[in-house]
Amino acid sequence: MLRIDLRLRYPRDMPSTEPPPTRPLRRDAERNLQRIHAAARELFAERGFAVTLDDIAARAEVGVGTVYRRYPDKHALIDLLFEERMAQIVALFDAGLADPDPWRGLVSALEESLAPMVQDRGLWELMMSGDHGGDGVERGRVQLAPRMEQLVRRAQAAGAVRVDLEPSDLPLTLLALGALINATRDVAPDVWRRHLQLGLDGLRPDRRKPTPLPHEALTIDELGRAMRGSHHA
Amino acid sequence: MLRIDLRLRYPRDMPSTEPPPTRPLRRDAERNLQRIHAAARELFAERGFAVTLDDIAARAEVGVGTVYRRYPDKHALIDLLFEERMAQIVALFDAGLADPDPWRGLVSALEESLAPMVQDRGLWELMMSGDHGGDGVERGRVQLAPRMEQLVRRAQAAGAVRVDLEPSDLPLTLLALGALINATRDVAPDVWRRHLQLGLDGLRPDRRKPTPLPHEALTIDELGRAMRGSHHA
DNA sequence: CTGAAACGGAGTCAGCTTCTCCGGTTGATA
DNA sequence: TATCAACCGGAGAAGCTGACTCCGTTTCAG
Repeated sequence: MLRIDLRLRYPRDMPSTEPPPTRPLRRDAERNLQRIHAAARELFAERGFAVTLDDIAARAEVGVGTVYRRYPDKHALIDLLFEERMAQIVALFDAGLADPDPWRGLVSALEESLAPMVQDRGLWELMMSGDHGGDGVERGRVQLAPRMEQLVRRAQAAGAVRVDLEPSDLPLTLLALGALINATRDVAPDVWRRHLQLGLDGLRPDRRKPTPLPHEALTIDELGRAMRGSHHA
Repeated sequence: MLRIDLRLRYPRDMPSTEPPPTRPLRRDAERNLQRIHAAARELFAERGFAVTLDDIAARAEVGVGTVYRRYPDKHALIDLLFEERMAQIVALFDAGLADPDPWRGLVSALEESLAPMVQDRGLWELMMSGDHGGDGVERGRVQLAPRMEQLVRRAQAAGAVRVDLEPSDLPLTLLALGALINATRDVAPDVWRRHLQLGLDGLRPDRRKPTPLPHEALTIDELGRAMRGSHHA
């Protein structure tokens, strides 16, 4: 399925080697494009990447043809919409790195990069299963790794994190917490914070007493509903 | 899709109110039934419950009709094959409860109930997403909950586990680790033990130093492969 | 007003799984 | 070793779902 990268954005002011800036879209075309973007954002957030381009067209109140005219496939659309999201997350890690307190920086980066996944199933799938998105998203993913590593190393140097923790352990921890988020998002959208704290308490070199846990635990009933949901992707 | 529970096992010696013990299957029928079971077990383990009854028939070297004659749908087959597996896991928790050392009992129950999921994708799906299997499996799931609770309470009473941990936290932790297992099974089938330990260190009330981590961390390359795999269900 | 640009959405295609049907084969029984 | 009920096999019918196209119609720009 040949993929062509045709993002129809406004010409950016950069030294383009490209053909002359295609003249702006007709007004109706521009309006529809925005509608498609909005619809796609909503649907990806609600239902993940399993949605159909047909679904998106319906939500945008636009014909399928119109969507296919702009985007040869879902990948292009995903890549366009999520490149920015990825950049935001990278920025979060930079902010963590900038925090004078290495531990606090680590914790806040984790917290704030996990939080948006509760609202956005698409973002979750993007982070968890690697085979979505295109170059733009991939670029973000690549930038993330060294930042995580640095965050860990700096915290270790400060004595805030156990020394036997390796950088690759962090992404795996995030993956595990991501699964937890996915299972509980509809039942108790904040329990993941409790489990993040539990996990963090395992990362410290030593500890006198348990760090207080945020958020109540799931009730038995909530737990049942969380486990019964069908957690795909 | 009406589900009929027709397990064609040998008549059990129990005070049956049922019609007279259906006479044994013809020899070829019996042979095929065994083949189907074996094939199903293999395929569920390798590829999860997404496999088709047609796939199973092919692996069993039997016609599709033969499979459908025995099992109206996949559920019946899954339930039959996994009822026993569930019982084993319940037994594992009982064993943990029988351990004089509450902490060791807890740890070993977790370890040993997680371990088989590395080999058996089906078992993993069964534990993680609730909507597979039938009554037999469900019965197992129901028995599990109180045992987990007791395991936690007992360890807390002994001062081995932080007191703010609630029983519902345990299944969620298992769920998270399950996701980790699923992502890493093909790349490094044992890293999950490392992360279990990390998690366990978070459950203790206090701790002088980190418990040594079993197994090496993932290399960057392994991590990449783990995250790139498509982790379904 | 006119034609190029863009739209819409019914309809075609392709892939997949489920499940049936019945001519042919096999095993139990005498 | 003959008989027939039980059982097998697997082509293919039927149903679904999602991807994508095509062309008559509408809309905008100048």
